[in-house]
Amino acid sequence: MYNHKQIEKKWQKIWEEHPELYRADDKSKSEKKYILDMFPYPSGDGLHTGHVESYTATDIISRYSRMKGFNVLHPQGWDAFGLPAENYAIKTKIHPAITTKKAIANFKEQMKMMGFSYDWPREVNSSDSDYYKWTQWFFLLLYKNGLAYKKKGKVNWCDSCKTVLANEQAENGICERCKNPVEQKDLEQWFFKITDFIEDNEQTSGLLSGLDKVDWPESTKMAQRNWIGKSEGTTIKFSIFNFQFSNKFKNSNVQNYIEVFTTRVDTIFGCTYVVVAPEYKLIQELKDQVKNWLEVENYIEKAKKKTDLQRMETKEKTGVKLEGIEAVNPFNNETIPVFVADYVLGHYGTGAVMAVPAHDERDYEFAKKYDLPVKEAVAPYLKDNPRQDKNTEKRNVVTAIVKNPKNNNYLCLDWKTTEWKSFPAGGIEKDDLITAAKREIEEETGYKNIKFIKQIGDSVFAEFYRPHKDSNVYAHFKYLLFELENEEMAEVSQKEKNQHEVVWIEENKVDFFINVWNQKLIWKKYRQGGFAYCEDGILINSAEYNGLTSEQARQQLIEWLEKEKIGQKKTNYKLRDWLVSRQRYWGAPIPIIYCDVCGEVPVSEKNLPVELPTDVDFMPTGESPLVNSKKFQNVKCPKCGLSAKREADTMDTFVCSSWYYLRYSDPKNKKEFASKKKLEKWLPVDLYVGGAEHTVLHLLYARFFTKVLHNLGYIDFDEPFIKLRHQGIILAEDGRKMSKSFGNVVNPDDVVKQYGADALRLFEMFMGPLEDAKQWNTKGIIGVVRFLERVYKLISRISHESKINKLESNGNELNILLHKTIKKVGKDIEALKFNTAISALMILLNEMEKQPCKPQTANCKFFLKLLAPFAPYLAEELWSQLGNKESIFKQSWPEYDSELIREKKVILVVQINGKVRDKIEVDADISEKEAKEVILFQKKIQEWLQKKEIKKMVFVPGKLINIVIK
RNA sequence: GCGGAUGUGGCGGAAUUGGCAGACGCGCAGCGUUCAGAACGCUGUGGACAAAAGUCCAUGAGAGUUCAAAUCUCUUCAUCCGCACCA
Repeated sequence: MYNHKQIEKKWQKIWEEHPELYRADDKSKSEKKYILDMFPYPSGDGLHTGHVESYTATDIISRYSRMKGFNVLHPQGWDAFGLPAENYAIKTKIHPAITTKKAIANFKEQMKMMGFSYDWPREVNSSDSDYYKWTQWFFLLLYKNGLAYKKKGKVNWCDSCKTVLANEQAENGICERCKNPVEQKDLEQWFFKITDFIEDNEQTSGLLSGLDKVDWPESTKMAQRNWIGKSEGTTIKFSIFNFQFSNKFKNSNVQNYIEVFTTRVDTIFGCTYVVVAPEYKLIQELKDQVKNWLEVENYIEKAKKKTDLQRMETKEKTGVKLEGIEAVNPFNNETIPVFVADYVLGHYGTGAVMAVPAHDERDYEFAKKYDLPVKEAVAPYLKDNPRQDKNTEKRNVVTAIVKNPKNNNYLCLDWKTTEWKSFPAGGIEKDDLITAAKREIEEETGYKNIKFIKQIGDSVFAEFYRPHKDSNVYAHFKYLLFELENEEMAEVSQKEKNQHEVVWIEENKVDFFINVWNQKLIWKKYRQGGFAYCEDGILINSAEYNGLTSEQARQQLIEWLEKEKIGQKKTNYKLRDWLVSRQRYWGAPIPIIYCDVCGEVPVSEKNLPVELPTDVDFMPTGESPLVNSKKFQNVKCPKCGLSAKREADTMDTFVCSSWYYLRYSDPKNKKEFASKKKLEKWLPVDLYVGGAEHTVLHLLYARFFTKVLHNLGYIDFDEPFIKLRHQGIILAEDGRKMSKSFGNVVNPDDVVKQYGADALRLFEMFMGPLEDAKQWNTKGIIGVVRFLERVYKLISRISHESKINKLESNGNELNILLHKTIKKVGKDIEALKFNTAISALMILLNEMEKQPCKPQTANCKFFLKLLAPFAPYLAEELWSQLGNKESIFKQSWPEYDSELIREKKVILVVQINGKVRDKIEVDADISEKEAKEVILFQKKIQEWLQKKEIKKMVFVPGKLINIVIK
């Protein structure tokens, strides 16, 4: 009987004694493959099912690649510094070094239990001084190259964690760790200049364009691009009316303009006011001119007090007009009012915007509230609409036929005049109306095949485009119902309304209703009176720029601005520099010393590491805990020798995890973070697998580090992870997230105890594609358990029964299937499609069991090799039962015989009008002519073809033939 | 709101250069084995009609392109994820 406990225990021990099985060979000449898991944070809870999923995936690929002859680097380590460990320590009053050590031991134990083939001698631990020495070294490297700097400014402060946070860790104004709202504090902090690497430089591809050359999930690339938030636009100076550009002020220190940033200069003629953020410095300068200064000051004070969260909570736009101040639109010299409002962000762009209520929803809302004019400047232009499809020209007419339920009259929309005609009940049929309308339209326009695209109950609708009355702009109407005269609208059930987004329009407003792909939004705004279309179009009401497309207009407008020196092209980014200081204990100390005389002095490289003291009270106070250690803090200045103080903040843990993948190539190196030779040998990472929660933070930071090192000549690649995949989340059986509070956590230990590690590995891989979210199903595991048991039964039978294999002869068909499976499993592993690889193995096993005679040992050996990456324990055990002395993982992956698996005979599918009517076996390479002859003699086909005229026959070699009949 | 992804039997999921929809597994049903159960083995298993052969319907919904659509295009709905007053 298959005893997983015994087998797994046995091989765990043997593998432990032979670490060379999984060793990455620094000297080997074979092609390298670096397969990496995101190193885990060792929590006290141990491995969870998600870890098992991604680690099994990389383990399968590692084992497979080794058998394929690659020199595989598959290491593991510990992201040991960080807030969770420290918070746990605070709670339990046990030092984080102790709890972390314990957790690591537990993790390692569990990983060995799962049979993961890590190269343990390369293990790294980010909280070891051997490791963080180099984290500090990187800090100094950045510092020396002007990429680490200290700056006072508004930073995110979490009062619960008592530390500052990076923007990335304080999304939506909430602390990523403890979910408390984040405050803004003015503090002096260390930053890394990540913004220097957004765009390409001479040596290195930027964070943006680098994404184009890596094989990553599209969603992850998008998230990064989004986070970087590049937008190209222009700045424009709006002179202040009271300070109109004049020689008098040219040399004055007072700024006499408001500079705004916009991506839509083309809408400038629709600009009816200007808004500045409360933080906008110029306001203070204008103090004397603003008549309602008290009110303005009051508003600014209030806005400053709000946290980001509060700002977002109140969706209603508020603001105050700066009385006595007016700005001038440089294009038409109109004077427009200036507001201060907190819907404009101080830290983005120039902190001021030109407001175009007709084309910007936020401006529109504000304009409505404060009763400001709405002026359109852009009308939609059909030709420029990227979503226009190739049939648009044929469909530029609409009509609607609607039944009035009260009197059963039909209303027919005259497509030319958009007037409604009423047809009395019974006098005419709906179908006749449709036909008549179609004919009329066809005759008038010359367009054939007018199609009515929608029918709801008795109402019929079509699409059309017709010229706007003031311009050549085409409007697109869709699913329209017109309300007219006293005829009541045809009744459309609520459900249908929801389904089809029926838009109700009054006839006399039709001409205002220009365009629209998203008519719901636009129409609502029209009802309120003025908001229009926001995408690119053609300019209207824009003086000499009328008629230009947005694209052309932007170009010309910017040219003019640059010529007049009142504006220029500009690119803005949302990404800001990376704030790395943390007022916490459990992290790598920042290697800087402050001297009263020399100021900021970096610790010299030879004095690294700056050891984290162990005798510190780590309870958070808001001040860095390291301040408490006099021994740590009081030092001599490296420059002048006078007494000085160490920086007491530690580094963000993401700094530690930004370079760990480099260290694995040379983990014991005392002189460098890794030798150039070894970096060249092993990096970049060929496959990186880990959770999707790291799409922005870790992956962006790691890329930044790589780019810095590349730029400074340390490494020869500028993207660290060539191929990246995320494992999908495994949900609990109840469909919710696994969580201690729900009590629905599946513990891998329990599953292994009951079914074995092989079963758990196999099951998690069989559940579905690696990247999909999956729901745990306890019943499902029985399927793979049965599979393993049947494998054991089948193969152990050979070794236990007689050794006479002479008479055994498995059919050629089985042999073909075996070779097909070799091909399929290999291909699937490479494509990370483990679920279908396993199913191929199941199919092969089913066939082997069906054979009348005992399976051939040779076939079993093939089978075991294919199974080995998935279920290493069972495969190794049966392999040795077959009398093999050397580990199965030292064997090479079987080759398939491509001649053998070439199909000689195929089932040709015979379709008639696209429906399968017959299948016949023919030679794989049958010619079209032969095939046609053969199938026409088939009885079934003849029956189908009786007296019918064959219009056409389509032949797909080796697959199918489709007969088209009348 | 913007961006991304997904939608196929009772369930997990196969099939993506357009070419037999539902591989493999779970579950369920019947039979065998058994004193009985468990386990195991065999058979069946998308829906409708039919004794059967078979026919028709079916990949969230609606249209389109095509000899042929789960797959391509458009529209629409739902769910999940990311970003979100970024001008």
